[in-house]
Amino acid sequence: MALMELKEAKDKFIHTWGTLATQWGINRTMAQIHALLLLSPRSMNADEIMADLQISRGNVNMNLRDLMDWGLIYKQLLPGERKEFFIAEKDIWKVAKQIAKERRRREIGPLIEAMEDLKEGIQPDTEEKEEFLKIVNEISKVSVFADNTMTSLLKSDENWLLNNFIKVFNK
Amino acid sequence: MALMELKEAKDKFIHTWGTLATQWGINRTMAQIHALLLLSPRSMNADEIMADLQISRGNVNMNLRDLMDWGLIYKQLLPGERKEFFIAEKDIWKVAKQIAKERRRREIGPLIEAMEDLKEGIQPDTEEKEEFLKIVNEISKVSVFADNTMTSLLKSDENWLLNNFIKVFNK
DNA sequence: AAAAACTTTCAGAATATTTTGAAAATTCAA
DNA sequence: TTGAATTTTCAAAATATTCTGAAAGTTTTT
Repeated sequence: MALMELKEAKDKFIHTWGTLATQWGINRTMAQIHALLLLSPRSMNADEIMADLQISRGNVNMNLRDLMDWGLIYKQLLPGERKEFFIAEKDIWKVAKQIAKERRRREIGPLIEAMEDLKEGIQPDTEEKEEFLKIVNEISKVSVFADNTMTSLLKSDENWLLNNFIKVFNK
Repeated sequence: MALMELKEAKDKFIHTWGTLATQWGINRTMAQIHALLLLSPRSMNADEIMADLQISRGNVNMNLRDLMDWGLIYKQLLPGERKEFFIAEKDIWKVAKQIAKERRRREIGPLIEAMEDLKEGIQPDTEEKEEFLKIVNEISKVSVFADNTMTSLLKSDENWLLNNFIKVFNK
Protein backbone atom coordinates (compact mmCIF):
# COMPACT_ATOMS: atom_id res chain seq x y z
CA MET A 1 0.00 0.00 0.00
CA ALA A 2 1.13 3.54 -0.73
CA LEU A 3 2.03 6.05 1.96
CA MET A 4 -0.92 7.27 3.98
CA GLU A 5 -1.70 10.12 6.24
CA LEU A 6 -2.53 9.32 9.83
CA LYS A 7 -6.24 10.06 9.57
CA GLU A 8 -6.49 7.82 6.55
CA ALA A 9 -4.60 5.03 8.28
CA LYS A 10 -6.80 5.26 11.37
CA ASP A 11 -9.93 5.09 9.25
CA LYS A 12 -8.53 2.09 7.46
CA PHE A 13 -7.75 0.46 10.78
CA ILE A 14 -11.30 1.03 12.06
CA HIS A 15 -12.83 -0.16 8.82
CA THR A 16 -10.63 -3.25 8.64
CA TRP A 17 -11.24 -4.17 12.25
CA GLY A 18 -14.98 -3.96 11.60
CA THR A 19 -14.81 -6.11 8.50
CA LEU A 20 -12.65 -8.78 10.08
CA ALA A 21 -14.90 -8.90 13.11
CA THR A 22 -17.90 -9.99 11.04
CA GLN A 23 -15.80 -12.94 9.91
CA TRP A 24 -15.40 -13.99 13.52
CA GLY A 25 -19.08 -13.72 14.36
CA ILE A 26 -18.74 -10.32 16.04
CA ASN A 27 -20.92 -7.36 15.23
CA ARG A 28 -19.27 -4.88 12.88
CA THR A 29 -20.24 -1.75 14.78
CA MET A 30 -19.05 -3.20 18.06
CA ALA A 31 -15.67 -3.82 16.48
CA GLN A 32 -15.53 -0.34 14.99
CA ILE A 33 -16.28 1.32 18.31
CA HIS A 34 -13.61 -0.84 19.86
CA ALA A 35 -11.10 0.16 17.20
CA LEU A 36 -11.98 3.83 17.59
CA LEU A 37 -11.42 3.68 21.34
CA LEU A 38 -8.22 1.67 20.92
CA LEU A 39 -6.79 4.44 18.78
CA SER A 40 -8.12 7.29 20.86
CA PRO A 41 -5.55 8.74 23.25
CA ARG A 42 -8.35 9.93 25.55
CA SER A 43 -11.65 8.46 26.65
CA MET A 44 -14.73 9.31 24.59
CA ASN A 45 -18.41 9.77 25.34
CA ALA A 46 -21.42 8.51 23.41
CA ASP A 47 -21.93 11.74 21.46
CA GLU A 48 -18.35 11.78 20.24
CA ILE A 49 -18.61 8.17 19.09
CA MET A 50 -21.92 8.87 17.35
CA ALA A 51 -20.39 11.80 15.49
CA ASP A 52 -17.21 9.95 14.63
CA LEU A 53 -18.76 6.78 13.26
CA GLN A 54 -22.02 8.38 12.09
CA ILE A 55 -24.26 5.96 13.95
CA SER A 56 -27.30 6.33 16.18
CA ARG A 57 -27.35 6.81 19.91
CA GLY A 58 -29.13 3.50 20.51
CA ASN A 59 -26.57 1.62 18.49
CA VAL A 60 -23.69 3.23 20.36
CA ASN A 61 -25.27 2.55 23.72
CA MET A 62 -25.93 -1.09 23.01
CA ASN A 63 -22.49 -1.81 21.63
CA LEU A 64 -20.72 0.01 24.44
CA ARG A 65 -22.51 -2.28 26.86
CA ASP A 66 -21.54 -5.33 24.85
CA LEU A 67 -17.92 -4.17 24.80
CA MET A 68 -18.02 -3.80 28.57
CA ASP A 69 -19.46 -7.34 28.82
CA TRP A 70 -16.53 -8.54 26.77
CA GLY A 71 -14.19 -6.72 29.17
CA LEU A 72 -12.63 -4.75 26.32
CA ILE A 73 -13.52 -1.23 27.45
CA TYR A 74 -14.09 0.50 30.76
CA LYS A 75 -16.47 3.22 31.86
CA GLN A 76 -14.71 6.29 33.16
CA LEU A 77 -16.47 8.91 35.25
CA LEU A 78 -14.66 12.20 34.86
CA PRO A 79 -14.91 14.76 37.68
CA GLY A 80 -17.13 17.65 36.71
CA GLU A 81 -18.66 15.72 33.77
CA ARG A 82 -22.20 14.41 33.72
CA LYS A 83 -21.58 12.29 30.67
CA GLU A 84 -20.07 8.83 30.85
CA PHE A 85 -16.74 8.34 29.12
CA PHE A 86 -15.29 5.13 27.78
CA ILE A 87 -11.73 4.00 27.38
CA ALA A 88 -10.35 0.85 25.80
CA GLU A 89 -7.94 -1.57 27.38
CA LYS A 90 -4.72 -0.69 25.58
CA ASP A 91 -2.57 -3.64 26.59
CA ILE A 92 -3.03 -5.77 23.49
CA TRP A 93 -2.00 -8.96 25.26
CA LYS A 94 -4.77 -8.37 27.75
CA VAL A 95 -7.17 -7.65 24.92
CA ALA A 96 -6.28 -10.87 23.16
CA LYS A 97 -6.62 -12.86 26.38
CA GLN A 98 -9.97 -11.28 27.09
CA ILE A 99 -11.26 -12.15 23.62
CA ALA A 100 -9.97 -15.70 23.88
CA LYS A 101 -11.52 -16.08 27.33
CA GLU A 102 -14.88 -14.82 26.17
CA ARG A 103 -14.89 -17.00 23.09
CA ARG A 104 -13.96 -20.03 25.15
CA ARG A 105 -16.89 -19.29 27.45
CA ARG A 106 -19.34 -18.70 24.62
CA GLU A 107 -18.23 -21.32 22.13
CA ILE A 108 -16.82 -24.27 24.03
CA GLY A 109 -18.89 -24.13 27.22
CA PRO A 110 -22.27 -24.70 25.59
CA LEU A 111 -20.82 -27.52 23.46
CA ILE A 112 -19.59 -29.41 26.52
CA GLU A 113 -22.93 -28.97 28.22
CA ALA A 114 -24.90 -30.15 25.20
CA MET A 115 -22.80 -33.31 24.89
CA GLU A 116 -23.22 -34.08 28.61
CA ASP A 117 -26.98 -33.77 28.19
CA LEU A 118 -26.97 -36.21 25.31
CA LYS A 119 -24.80 -38.70 27.17
CA GLU A 120 -27.18 -38.73 30.10
CA GLY A 121 -30.26 -39.20 27.95
CA ILE A 122 -29.17 -42.40 26.20
CA GLN A 123 -28.77 -45.93 27.59
CA PRO A 124 -26.13 -47.81 25.53
CA ASP A 125 -28.32 -50.91 25.27
CA THR A 126 -28.08 -51.46 21.51
CA GLU A 127 -25.32 -51.47 18.93
CA GLU A 128 -26.77 -48.34 17.32
CA LYS A 129 -26.94 -46.41 20.55
CA GLU A 130 -23.37 -47.35 21.35
CA GLU A 131 -22.29 -45.98 17.98
CA PHE A 132 -24.06 -42.74 18.70
CA LEU A 133 -22.61 -42.44 22.19
CA LYS A 134 -19.14 -43.09 20.83
CA ILE A 135 -19.35 -39.98 18.69
CA VAL A 136 -20.87 -37.88 21.46
CA ASN A 137 -18.13 -39.04 23.81
CA GLU A 138 -15.41 -38.23 21.34
CA ILE A 139 -16.75 -34.72 20.86
CA SER A 140 -17.02 -34.37 24.61
CA LYS A 141 -13.38 -35.37 25.04
CA VAL A 142 -12.16 -33.05 22.31
CA SER A 143 -14.09 -30.09 23.65
CA VAL A 144 -12.86 -30.63 27.20
CA PHE A 145 -9.35 -30.83 25.79
CA ALA A 146 -9.82 -27.59 23.86
CA ASP A 147 -11.25 -25.97 26.95
CA ASN A 148 -8.27 -27.04 29.05
CA THR A 149 -5.81 -25.93 26.43
CA MET A 150 -7.40 -22.50 26.29
CA THR A 151 -7.44 -22.22 30.05
CA SER A 152 -3.78 -23.15 30.25
CA LEU A 153 -2.77 -20.66 27.64
CA LEU A 154 -4.77 -17.97 29.40
CA LYS A 155 -3.27 -18.75 32.77
CA SER A 156 0.29 -18.57 31.59
CA ASP A 157 1.19 -14.97 32.13
CA GLU A 158 4.80 -15.96 31.56
CA ASN A 159 4.46 -15.67 27.83
CA TRP A 160 8.15 -16.22 27.29
CA LEU A 161 7.81 -19.73 28.68
CA LEU A 162 4.97 -20.63 26.42
CA ASN A 163 6.67 -18.91 23.57
CA ASN A 164 9.74 -21.05 24.05
CA PHE A 165 7.66 -24.16 24.26
CA ILE A 166 6.00 -23.27 21.02
CA LYS A 167 9.30 -22.62 19.27
CA VAL A 168 10.59 -26.03 20.29
CA PHE A 169 7.47 -27.61 18.96
CA ASN A 170 7.89 -25.90 15.64
CA LYS A 171 11.34 -27.36 14.96
CA MET B 1 -32.47 -34.58 30.63
CA ALA B 2 -34.83 -37.54 30.69
CA LEU B 3 -34.17 -40.75 28.80
CA MET B 4 -34.45 -40.43 25.04
CA GLU B 5 -34.91 -42.69 22.14
CA LEU B 6 -32.14 -42.80 19.59
CA LYS B 7 -34.02 -40.91 16.88
CA GLU B 8 -34.86 -38.19 19.34
CA ALA B 9 -31.26 -37.95 20.53
CA LYS B 10 -29.94 -37.76 16.98
CA ASP B 11 -32.37 -34.97 16.15
CA LYS B 12 -31.32 -33.14 19.24
CA PHE B 13 -27.69 -33.57 18.28
CA ILE B 14 -28.30 -32.18 14.79
CA HIS B 15 -30.37 -29.32 16.11
CA THR B 16 -27.85 -28.44 18.82
CA TRP B 17 -24.93 -28.59 16.44
CA GLY B 18 -26.74 -26.20 14.14
CA THR B 19 -27.57 -23.75 16.90
CA LEU B 20 -24.07 -23.73 18.34
CA ALA B 21 -22.61 -23.23 14.90
CA THR B 22 -24.39 -19.92 14.43
CA GLN B 23 -22.68 -18.77 17.61
CA TRP B 24 -19.31 -19.48 16.02
CA GLY B 25 -20.11 -17.64 12.81
CA ILE B 26 -20.88 -20.81 10.87
CA ASN B 27 -24.01 -21.27 8.81
CA ARG B 28 -26.68 -23.29 10.58
CA THR B 29 -27.59 -25.52 7.68
CA MET B 30 -23.96 -26.32 6.96
CA ALA B 31 -23.59 -27.46 10.56
CA GLN B 32 -26.77 -29.52 10.41
CA ILE B 33 -25.71 -31.32 7.27
CA HIS B 34 -22.37 -31.98 8.90
CA ALA B 35 -24.06 -33.36 12.02
CA LEU B 36 -26.34 -35.55 9.92
CA LEU B 37 -23.41 -37.03 8.03
CA LEU B 38 -21.40 -37.47 11.22
CA LEU B 39 -24.18 -39.62 12.64
CA SER B 40 -24.91 -41.47 9.45
CA PRO B 41 -23.27 -44.90 9.31
CA ARG B 42 -23.31 -44.77 5.50
CA SER B 43 -22.70 -42.04 2.96
CA MET B 44 -25.71 -40.03 1.79
CA ASN B 45 -26.69 -38.31 -1.45
CA ALA B 46 -28.27 -34.90 -1.94
CA ASP B 47 -31.83 -36.22 -2.16
CA GLU B 48 -31.53 -38.08 1.11
CA ILE B 49 -30.19 -34.99 2.85
CA MET B 50 -32.95 -32.84 1.37
CA ALA B 51 -35.58 -35.25 2.62
CA ASP B 52 -33.99 -35.65 6.02
CA LEU B 53 -33.51 -31.97 6.85
CA GLN B 54 -36.39 -30.66 4.73
CA ILE B 55 -34.31 -28.18 2.79
CA SER B 56 -33.98 -27.29 -0.88
CA ARG B 57 -31.64 -28.82 -3.41
CA GLY B 58 -29.74 -25.59 -3.94
CA ASN B 59 -29.15 -25.19 -0.25
CA VAL B 60 -27.88 -28.76 0.11
CA ASN B 61 -25.60 -28.40 -2.87
CA MET B 62 -24.05 -25.15 -1.70
CA ASN B 63 -23.44 -26.34 1.84
CA LEU B 64 -22.01 -29.67 0.74
CA ARG B 65 -19.45 -27.75 -1.28
CA ASP B 66 -18.65 -25.52 1.69
CA LEU B 67 -18.21 -28.58 3.91
CA MET B 68 -15.81 -30.03 1.37
CA ASP B 69 -13.89 -26.73 1.37
CA TRP B 70 -13.62 -27.01 5.13
CA GLY B 71 -12.32 -30.55 4.68
CA LEU B 72 -15.04 -31.97 6.90
CA ILE B 73 -16.72 -34.27 4.38
CA TYR B 74 -15.65 -36.25 1.35
CA LYS B 75 -17.34 -37.05 -1.93
CA GLN B 76 -17.75 -40.74 -2.52
CA LEU B 77 -18.48 -42.16 -5.95
CA LEU B 78 -20.21 -45.50 -5.55
CA PRO B 79 -19.88 -48.06 -8.37
CA GLY B 80 -23.08 -48.37 -10.33
CA GLU B 81 -24.49 -45.11 -8.92
CA ARG B 82 -24.89 -41.92 -10.91
CA LYS B 83 -25.54 -39.83 -7.83
CA GLU B 84 -22.75 -38.41 -5.72
CA PHE B 85 -22.57 -39.59 -2.14
CA PHE B 86 -21.02 -37.78 0.80
CA ILE B 87 -19.42 -39.07 3.94
CA ALA B 88 -18.13 -37.19 6.96
CA GLU B 89 -14.69 -37.49 8.49
CA LYS B 90 -15.46 -39.54 11.58
CA ASP B 91 -12.20 -39.11 13.49
CA ILE B 92 -13.23 -36.29 15.81
CA TRP B 93 -9.64 -35.26 16.49
CA LYS B 94 -9.16 -34.78 12.77
CA VAL B 95 -12.42 -32.85 12.60
CA ALA B 96 -11.36 -30.54 15.41
CA LYS B 97 -7.96 -30.00 13.83
CA GLN B 98 -9.55 -29.26 10.50
CA ILE B 99 -11.90 -26.71 12.03
CA ALA B 100 -9.07 -25.06 13.96
CA LYS B 101 -6.92 -24.98 10.85
CA GLU B 102 -9.62 -23.38 8.77
CA ARG B 103 -10.45 -20.81 11.41
CA ARG B 104 -6.78 -19.95 11.79
CA ARG B 105 -6.61 -19.40 8.04
CA ARG B 106 -9.79 -17.34 7.86
CA GLU B 107 -9.54 -15.35 11.08
CA ILE B 108 -5.88 -14.80 11.87
CA GLY B 109 -4.40 -14.68 8.38
CA PRO B 110 -6.31 -11.61 7.18
CA LEU B 111 -5.58 -9.82 10.45
CA ILE B 112 -1.83 -10.26 10.05
CA GLU B 113 -2.01 -9.06 6.46
CA ALA B 114 -4.06 -6.01 7.35
CA MET B 115 -1.61 -4.96 10.05
CA GLU B 116 1.36 -5.40 7.70
CA ASP B 117 -0.36 -3.14 5.18
CA LEU B 118 -0.88 -0.44 7.78
CA LYS B 119 2.70 -0.65 8.98
CA GLU B 120 4.00 -0.14 5.47
CA GLY B 121 1.79 2.83 4.79
CA ILE B 122 2.92 5.00 7.69
CA GLN B 123 6.22 6.77 8.27
CA PRO B 124 6.83 7.16 12.05
CA ASP B 125 7.83 10.79 11.66
CA THR B 126 5.60 12.29 14.34
CA GLU B 127 4.70 11.46 17.92
CA GLU B 128 1.11 10.68 16.87
CA LYS B 129 2.13 8.35 14.11
CA GLU B 130 4.48 6.52 16.45
CA GLU B 131 1.60 6.00 18.87
CA PHE B 132 -0.51 4.56 16.09
CA LEU B 133 2.25 2.29 14.86
CA LYS B 134 2.84 1.05 18.38
CA ILE B 135 -0.71 -0.29 18.55
CA VAL B 136 -0.56 -1.78 15.07
CA ASN B 137 2.74 -3.44 15.93
CA GLU B 138 1.38 -4.89 19.14
CA ILE B 139 -1.59 -6.37 17.32
CA SER B 140 0.76 -7.70 14.70
CA LYS B 141 2.89 -9.41 17.35
CA VAL B 142 -0.09 -10.90 19.14
CA SER B 143 -1.62 -12.25 15.95
CA VAL B 144 1.63 -13.82 14.80
CA PHE B 145 1.91 -15.39 18.24
CA ALA B 146 -1.65 -16.73 18.03
CA ASP B 147 -0.92 -18.04 14.55
CA ASN B 148 2.22 -19.84 15.74
CA THR B 149 0.46 -21.27 18.75
CA MET B 150 -2.29 -22.66 16.55
CA THR B 151 0.19 -24.09 14.09
CA SER B 152 2.11 -25.79 16.88
CA LEU B 153 -0.97 -27.31 18.39
CA LEU B 154 -2.04 -28.54 14.98
CA LYS B 155 1.33 -30.05 14.21
CA SER B 156 1.52 -32.02 17.40
CA ASP B 157 -0.03 -35.31 16.49
CA GLU B 158 1.31 -36.71 19.74
CA ASN B 159 -1.62 -35.45 21.70
CA TRP B 160 -0.48 -37.19 24.84
CA LEU B 161 2.61 -35.00 24.96
CA LEU B 162 0.67 -31.82 24.63
CA ASN B 163 -1.90 -33.14 27.02
CA ASN B 164 0.77 -33.73 29.62
CA PHE B 165 2.21 -30.31 29.09
CA ILE B 166 -1.18 -28.79 29.61
CA LYS B 167 -1.79 -30.73 32.79
CA VAL B 168 1.47 -29.50 34.26
CA PHE B 169 0.50 -25.98 33.40
CA ASN B 170 -2.82 -26.33 35.16
CA LYS B 171 -1.30 -27.24 38.51
C1' DA C 1 -40.18 19.15 43.60
C1' DA C 2 -39.28 20.46 39.09
C1' DA C 3 -36.40 20.64 35.35
C1' DA C 4 -32.39 19.63 32.81
C1' DA C 5 -28.92 16.31 31.39
C1' DC C 6 -28.10 12.11 30.24
C1' DT C 7 -28.86 6.87 29.41
C1' DT C 8 -31.66 3.00 28.13
C1' DT C 9 -35.24 0.67 25.70
C1' DC C 10 -37.65 -1.18 21.93
C1' DA C 11 -40.90 -1.27 17.83
C1' DG C 12 -40.40 -0.56 13.32
C1' DA C 13 -37.10 0.29 9.36
C1' DA C 14 -33.07 -0.86 7.02
C1' DT C 15 -29.66 -4.10 5.84
C1' DA C 16 -27.53 -8.51 5.36
C1' DT C 17 -27.73 -13.36 5.02
C1' DT C 18 -29.77 -17.55 3.83
C1' DT C 19 -32.93 -20.30 1.22
C1' DT C 20 -35.72 -21.61 -2.59
C1' DG C 21 -36.66 -23.60 -6.95
C1' DA C 22 -36.68 -23.33 -11.69
C1' DA C 23 -33.52 -22.87 -15.48
C1' DA C 24 -28.95 -23.72 -17.25
C1' DA C 25 -25.08 -26.60 -17.38
C1' DT C 26 -22.89 -30.94 -17.08
C1' DT C 27 -22.32 -35.88 -17.21
C1' DC C 28 -23.17 -40.27 -18.84
C1' DA C 29 -25.56 -44.21 -21.13
C1' DA C 30 -27.47 -45.84 -25.18
C1' DT D 1 -25.46 -37.57 -31.27
C1' DT D 2 -29.51 -37.58 -28.33
C1' DG D 3 -31.73 -37.36 -24.17
C1' DA D 4 -32.30 -38.69 -19.42
C1' DA D 5 -30.14 -38.13 -14.92
C1' DT D 6 -27.83 -35.27 -12.06
C1' DT D 7 -25.48 -31.10 -10.40
C1' DT D 8 -24.87 -26.16 -10.34
C1' DT D 9 -26.25 -21.46 -10.62
C1' DC D 10 -28.58 -17.40 -9.40
C1' DA D 11 -32.48 -14.02 -9.09
C1' DA D 12 -36.09 -13.43 -6.19
C1' DA D 13 -38.27 -14.54 -1.64
C1' DA D 14 -37.86 -15.55 3.08
C1' DT D 15 -35.58 -14.99 7.27
C1' DA D 16 -32.40 -13.06 10.56
C1' DT D 17 -29.73 -9.40 12.23
C1' DT D 18 -28.61 -4.79 13.02
C1' DC D 19 -29.78 0.04 13.36
C1' DT D 20 -32.60 4.08 14.18
C1' DG D 21 -34.74 7.52 16.84
C1' DA D 22 -38.26 8.91 19.68
C1' DA D 23 -40.19 7.82 24.10
C1' DA D 24 -39.45 6.23 28.67
C1' DG D 25 -36.40 5.91 32.44
C1' DT D 26 -32.76 7.59 35.49
C1' DT D 27 -29.73 10.72 37.75
C1' DT D 28 -28.25 15.17 39.07
C1' DT D 29 -28.75 20.01 39.65
C1' DT D 30 -31.24 23.96 40.98
